[in-house]
Amino acid sequence: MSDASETGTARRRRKEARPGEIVEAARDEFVEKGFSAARIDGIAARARVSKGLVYVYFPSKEALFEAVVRSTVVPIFDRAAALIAADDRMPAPVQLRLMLETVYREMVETDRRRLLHMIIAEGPRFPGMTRFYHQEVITKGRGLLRLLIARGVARGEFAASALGDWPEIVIAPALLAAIWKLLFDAHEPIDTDRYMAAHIEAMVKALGADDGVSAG
Amino acid sequence: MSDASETGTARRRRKEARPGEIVEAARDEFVEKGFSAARIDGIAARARVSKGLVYVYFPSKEALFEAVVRSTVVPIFDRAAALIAADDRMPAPVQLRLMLETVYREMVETDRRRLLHMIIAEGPRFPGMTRFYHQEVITKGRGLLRLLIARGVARGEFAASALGDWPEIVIAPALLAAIWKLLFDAHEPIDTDRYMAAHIEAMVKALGADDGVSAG
Amino acid sequence: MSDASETGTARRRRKEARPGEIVEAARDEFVEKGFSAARIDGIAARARVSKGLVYVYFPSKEALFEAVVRSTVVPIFDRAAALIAADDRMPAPVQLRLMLETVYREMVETDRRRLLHMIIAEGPRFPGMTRFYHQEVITKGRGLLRLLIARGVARGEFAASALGDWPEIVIAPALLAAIWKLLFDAHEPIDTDRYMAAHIEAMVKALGADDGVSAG
Amino acid sequence: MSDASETGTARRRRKEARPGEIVEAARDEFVEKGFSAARIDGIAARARVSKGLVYVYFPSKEALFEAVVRSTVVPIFDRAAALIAADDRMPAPVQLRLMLETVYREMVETDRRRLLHMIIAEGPRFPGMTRFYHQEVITKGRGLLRLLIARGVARGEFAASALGDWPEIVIAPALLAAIWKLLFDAHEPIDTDRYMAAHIEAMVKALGADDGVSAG
DNA sequence: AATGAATGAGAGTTCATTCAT
DNA sequence: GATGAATGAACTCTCATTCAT
Repeated sequence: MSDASETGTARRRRKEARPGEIVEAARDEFVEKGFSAARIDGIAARARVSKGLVYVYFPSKEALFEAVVRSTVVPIFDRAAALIAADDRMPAPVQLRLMLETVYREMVETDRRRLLHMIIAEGPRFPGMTRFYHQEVITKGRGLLRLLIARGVARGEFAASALGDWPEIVIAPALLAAIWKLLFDAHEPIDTDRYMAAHIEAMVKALGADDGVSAG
Repeated sequence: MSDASETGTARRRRKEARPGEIVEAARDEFVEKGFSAARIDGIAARARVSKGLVYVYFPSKEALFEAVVRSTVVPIFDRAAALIAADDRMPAPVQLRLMLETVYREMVETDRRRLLHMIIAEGPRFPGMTRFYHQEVITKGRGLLRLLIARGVARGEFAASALGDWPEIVIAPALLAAIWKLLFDAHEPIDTDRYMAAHIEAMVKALGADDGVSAG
Repeated sequence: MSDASETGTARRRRKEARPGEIVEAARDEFVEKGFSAARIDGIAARARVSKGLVYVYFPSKEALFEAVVRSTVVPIFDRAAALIAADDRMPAPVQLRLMLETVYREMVETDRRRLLHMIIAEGPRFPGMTRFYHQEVITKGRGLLRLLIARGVARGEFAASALGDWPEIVIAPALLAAIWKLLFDAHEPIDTDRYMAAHIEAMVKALGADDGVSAG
Repeated sequence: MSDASETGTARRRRKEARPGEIVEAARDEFVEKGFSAARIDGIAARARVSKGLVYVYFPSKEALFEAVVRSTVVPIFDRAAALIAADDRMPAPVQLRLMLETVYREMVETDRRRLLHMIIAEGPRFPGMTRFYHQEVITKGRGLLRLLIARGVARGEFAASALGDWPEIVIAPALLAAIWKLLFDAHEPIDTDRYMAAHIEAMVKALGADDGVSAG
């Protein structure tokens, strides 16, 4: 009788966990094989689940891919955003350094760069996913950087410049590093730390207040 | 009768031109569709040749793709390299500006960015091609930029900095622009000219001698 | 506490009604989608019941389909049969007219024609159902029409003819109209009233006594 | 040299025959299994051809089905049409008799009735095919019958009646016979000849001139 | 050399059916 | 009795590659 209300508890718990399990399996498969080469069979096998069940939770391979992107990229991003947005007493150049270091740590030096690679590689074929990524990640990221730069400018720590309008220029070298690692690391590995240092140094200088010369 | 010999000649001439024609057709198809969506049928049709003949010259779709990359990227690059390397009396910042403008004109604003995209997208699956690309394009390109920067430093036009070791940082924003155009242009088109101006301005400042001369 | 017993009662009542509810839901789904496109999921949802429960009462989709046919066709038919069989003082031509009008009203102009369509469409795959349908509907229907015609002949209202042996010939145009509506109504809608009138007029004449009385 | 022009002759001959071979195989499979149950694999096997080749000639299962209908129904129909339309000296009732006999011989008593059944059964799901069938078969058929009836009326062999507007009523019993054979023949076989005789007799009477009574 | 008909190994997706709870 | 998560067998359609001519 009271069975009724508890019926299927174990199963239900499992059901709740399933989408996550499948997404994880999919992430592995996608990262290893790329979108087209990834097989639903492979994903199901990794999740120790039948192929059909994948379709119970995700209507298509593409939807599954979007779920992977969502679940991987967004939390990282949100965390970083919170961190930066919160502390506004830190000098802007230090904040910038911190932010770029986070990007390198989380997106260049992890396997997650393979996901970034997939978004670039498969993006043109998946407008829905691209739109989502643009809205959720790119736009937010730019907003954050813009905020950071504007704050620095307001405080006289940075000079006003077109970089405030195009903050992606500030990030670009990290993107290149991620791609480099995927394509050329076998032939010429990159020393990420030194590369990153050079990148940060350059950007701080590019943004830098003009020592009072032109600002005077 | 003399038809026969003429036909023969035409045939021979054509025969010799065949591989090149096929590669050109393949380039078009690849650029338009991307690697997996490109179809051998489509390439053969573009080259006005039978599907079977493609396989006479190239053992597989992948080999054909490598041939496309090889034949396309190198000449463009060599031309640019020659131009820049030749003129060493121009001030380094101007040369840099020229070089970056060329990159934008040739790789960001042309359809060729789709090829760049494909190299990035498919690179991991084509180690041979990637190695080749690294040797022929990346390494040479970096050498060129290094030379340009070193020259500027020697003349006091640029400050000595880690950018001399990592010249790809200077290029990175152009790469990002190319990718942006492919992924996000529908959602948020980029004003390439202003973006490029911001990019160049930032890099010139990042490289600049610390006396404020280069900023003039 | 008294909740428990009430729930119990409600449950039991519901339990007994279940098969009927499921059959009704199935009828709707089948009529709307056709046999193969109908989904057990859809039927369960319409009956506000779990998919599994459907299988408690019906061992397969096909069995469910047979139950639908059984439960739908027989009552309609029996009602019509009773009506016609009862009144034997009405002139035969008038009875015929009445009967055919009923057929049009109940089977051609209703959504039930979709069920008729399904019986025709899926019949070959369901010998059991077909036998049942033949026995319960066709045979009875023919018997009724035969009776009506024989009565008319006996009274001199109809001429004796082979139509008494093949009364389905008299019905056939209505079947055609039903099928037409399902297949061609989008391309060329049928004016059922005028079609029916033509049909009845033709049959009355075909059956008519040869003295011209019945045509009046 | 001259080889070139004759190259692939045997193959080409085969290629020309292939669509026809495949359509025949498809007809067999469709007739035996019905549309949904028919499998491309089965068709390919019957045609002793690979599955892929079927798709070289027909873009989809549906298109293949349409080709079957086209190739089966249209020629029969055209032949019948030509016959009837040509000879206009024969009395209209005789022509009618001839036409209906042809319908029975070609569509009721042959396996082709299975095709008719399929059109009815699958029609609602294939609007394209239905439209085609309506245009090519139904409309032409009605036109023919109308012509025949109108001619009879003009000559005083038939009375003017609504059947001239709805000639499908005249055909309907043949349709019913075809369906009957498919559904109920196992349970109660039909004596087609006597059924047909009754049908024709009834229709001739229904169309018949009113013995000079009303025509006078 | 050149053709293009033919192959065949999958891939994603759908659902009737089962069964642990 | 009732649930609904899970299964897995099919099925259509695609396309790089082969090979008889």
